[in-house]
Amino acid sequence: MTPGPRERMVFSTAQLMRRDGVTATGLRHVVAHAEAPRGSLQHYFPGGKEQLVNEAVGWAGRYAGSRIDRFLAGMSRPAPSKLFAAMARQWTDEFRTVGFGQGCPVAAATVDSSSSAESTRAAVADAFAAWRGPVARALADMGVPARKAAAAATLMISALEGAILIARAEQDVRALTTVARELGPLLDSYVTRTDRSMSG
Amino acid sequence: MTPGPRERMVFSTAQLMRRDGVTATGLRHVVAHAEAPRGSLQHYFPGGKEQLVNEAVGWAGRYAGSRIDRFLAGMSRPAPSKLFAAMARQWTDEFRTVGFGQGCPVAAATVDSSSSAESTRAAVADAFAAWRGPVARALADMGVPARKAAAAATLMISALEGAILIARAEQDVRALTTVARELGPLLDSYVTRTDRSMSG
DNA sequence: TGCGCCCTATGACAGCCGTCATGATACTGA
DNA sequence: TCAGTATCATGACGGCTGTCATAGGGCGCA
Repeated sequence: MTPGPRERMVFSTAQLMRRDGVTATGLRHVVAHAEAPRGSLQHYFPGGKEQLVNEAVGWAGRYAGSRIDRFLAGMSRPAPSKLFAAMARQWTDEFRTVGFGQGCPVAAATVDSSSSAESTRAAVADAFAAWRGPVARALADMGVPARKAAAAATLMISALEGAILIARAEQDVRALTTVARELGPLLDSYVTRTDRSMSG
Repeated sequence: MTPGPRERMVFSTAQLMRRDGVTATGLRHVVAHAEAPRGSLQHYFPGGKEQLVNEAVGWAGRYAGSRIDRFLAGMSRPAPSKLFAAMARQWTDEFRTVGFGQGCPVAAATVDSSSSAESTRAAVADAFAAWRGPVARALADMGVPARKAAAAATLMISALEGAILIARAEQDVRALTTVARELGPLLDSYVTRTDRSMSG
């Protein structure tokens, strides 16, 4: 089942936001990138650009959250440091293969339109929550106390987002590898019990 | 000595970038915000908007760096955790007093125009360097080995930038206080010698 | 007085923006 | 076959953008 025009437009919006920011992403660019009919814009997104951006942000948040479970599935012996390393590696891989042109769409929406559109600001907050949730849950499953897991998840996402910014500016993945290396031991030190519970 | 129109425009550009992003910051807004003559734009900034943005980013980087020394001056017994806490507190204070409308101008420039204007990307990289330098130097003065100090500075700035994003989205300073609390012990653990050298 | 330079003023330009009005087409179900 | 709804097409609108051409003040200096 190939995705319909509606989904393609949401996806393209996220892609273009990553590269150019929200304001610089024109609706005409979106329909061109999505190879979608222009008339469909006002049909599928009567809320205009704001709705489109909000949906793109929501999609990005759910995608980021789903990646966490994917990362865990690929680990035989999960550990906080390994999870964070996987999150960082996803970005180093992308930067190395397709270049530094694209960043995080959620960050773009935060910086570029959080003060103008209140609904977008809320969408971004939801996206961060949809991302932090799975991370915190994964840490808890690894034996990190619940309270600490939430804080650690915030720390992980903060450090990752910041490192993405720096990496793009420097056109060098060094910031990402650095934060992954430095944060690893701290994250592992949060684990208090050694039995791996088979949750889920 | 009150700053001239040129400096006011650079400063206003940084301010507006923080709130609206680069693309959404129009030159007409800048001159209005700076209460500067419109004709001065092409006189002082023949390189157009790109030059203006680059100078604003450069100013922001130097400002961030200078704040580090200011923070240190206010500490009787400097420690990495205290420095980071001060950096985070600057943002929590601003968010609490003037609201969450304004973020980091360097982050704005990274997200909003790093893929379009190569010179701006370079300006952002320089700004991060002008920020990381004083941080790393401060850590070294506190007894952190040089190699480790550079990595720790990158980690600190990454975590701070990311937490700023999350705080703006959530309209809550929690992310900032969380990363400051969690990162503190790790940063202090980097100190290997206890004698405080009186460098500089 | 007059030349020359720094600064400012003003208006125009082409281009892109998001939005909307209007109408054509296609498919669905009775 | 006909009605109705979903989807798409197209062109226009006002507004804002960055840039530029042109010219006017103001001041120092010879």
